[in-house]
Amino acid sequence: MVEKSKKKQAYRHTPAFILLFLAVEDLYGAALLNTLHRELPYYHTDSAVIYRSLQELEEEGSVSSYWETDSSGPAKKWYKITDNGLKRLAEFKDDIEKRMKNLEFFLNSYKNLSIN
Amino acid sequence: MVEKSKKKQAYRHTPAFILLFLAVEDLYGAALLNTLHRELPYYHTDSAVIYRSLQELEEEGSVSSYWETDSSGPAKKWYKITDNGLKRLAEFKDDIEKRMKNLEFFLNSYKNLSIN
DNA sequence: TCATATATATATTATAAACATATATATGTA
DNA sequence: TACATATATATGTTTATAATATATATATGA
Repeated sequence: MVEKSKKKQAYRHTPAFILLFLAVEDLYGAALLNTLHRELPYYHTDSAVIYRSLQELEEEGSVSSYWETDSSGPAKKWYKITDNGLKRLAEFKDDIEKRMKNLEFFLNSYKNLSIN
Repeated sequence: MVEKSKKKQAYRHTPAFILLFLAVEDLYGAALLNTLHRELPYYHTDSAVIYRSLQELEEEGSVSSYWETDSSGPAKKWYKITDNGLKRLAEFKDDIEKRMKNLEFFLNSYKNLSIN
């Protein structure tokens, strides 16, 4: 059988959530991690994923960064979303809507199983 | 900062969808693939993932299998969900509900962004 | 001075899926 | 009979994403 051509889907959308929060306000890595933990208690991520994702987003031009060195403690690297980042965010939104449909299908089907 | 202990989450839930369809009726690999394509047009998967997932599910005891050799064409390996598979399916359901909450949060937040 | 909190970063491993290909059985047809 | 085609199962390799572990550095307060 000839299988249809497929377009890859993102899995866990870490960069999608990063861009979402950066669309509201500039944040630095550690603050972003706190925000993720506060707003998404079920989304288990850690600092390594955040910092690496931020680097990748900067390489592709979806975010820009600037250092804050005059505050107390170690320097903070603040990130700002770019126009390209807003486009990426919209693409993630489309992907997430599709994913939602699949998961809704699962939950509806599960609910209707005769085993319950 | 001390990061909370985390419990891993599944990503794309291929085995969850396999178990869901097997909870309705016995299926063989190729039929399962057709069902996935028909019911979940946005879920791009391929035969390799299906056959490999079925093997893993059988190894862990979530499904059992039997051959049908008397029909036309190549032999079909039918799969049947086990009691253990039903338990796994319930666990996937809990995981998927959590995932849905995260994606709902994303879509709600995106809708409320001032950029729109 | 030394523990602690904060912040960024990277190396390594594990997990999940995608991509490519191989093997085999029937059926229709040239 | 030979050969193309559809169907079905299977596996080797690569890519994508996240998890785990650890390293480095800056302040602050006891």
